[in-house]
Amino acid sequence: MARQYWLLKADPEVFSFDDLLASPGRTTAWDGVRNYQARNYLRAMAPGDQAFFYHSNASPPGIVGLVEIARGAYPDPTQFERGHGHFDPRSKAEAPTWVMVDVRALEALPRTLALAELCGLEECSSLAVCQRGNRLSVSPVSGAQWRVIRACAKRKSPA
DNA sequence: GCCAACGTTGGC
DNA sequence: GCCAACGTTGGC
Repeated sequence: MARQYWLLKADPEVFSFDDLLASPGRTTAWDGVRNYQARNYLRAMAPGDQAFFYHSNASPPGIVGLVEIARGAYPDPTQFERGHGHFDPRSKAEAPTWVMVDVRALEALPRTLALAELCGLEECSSLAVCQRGNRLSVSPVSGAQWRVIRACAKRKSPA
C-alpha cells in the first residue's frame, strides 16, 4: 500500500516538536486523542506513513517539522487510568475506544511554515487545518499537498 | 483576552 | 430524536 500522509496538531505548551526531538529515540506515543474522526484516522495509519507536525496556539501557528509513524494504532492506556485527564469511564478493556500511534521525528523544518502561508499554497486550501473553525487534531494530507508543502518549507522565505 | 466554531451532554 | 447549554479549541 502506498505511503499515506497526515497532519498532527500539537499545542507546543503541552508537547512541542523540540520535546519530540528530546524524547528517547525521538519517538513518542501520540496519546490523548478523544475525537472519533481523529481516532479513525489514527486507525488508518501504517508504519512508514509520514506527517507534518503542526503547532497550534503558537505565534504564528504552523508546520514546524516532519515525523513518521513508527507503530500503527494500538490501545491508548490513558483511557483506563482513573484520575488521568484522558480517562474515559465508558471505555471497556476488552474493546478499547481510543487508540494511539507511535511517532518518530524525522527533521525540523528550516523555518515555521505559517498557517496563512500554508493555506495559500496551491491545492492546500482544502486542508482540514485551513477550514474555518476546524478543531480536528489528526487529518489527512494528499501526496500532492505533501510535495507542495515540503517544497515551500525548504525555501528560505515566504513566497 | 476575546470570541467564533465545534463536539458533547443531558433534559425533555 | 431534538436542541439548548456548556466546555474546549484555537486563531487573532
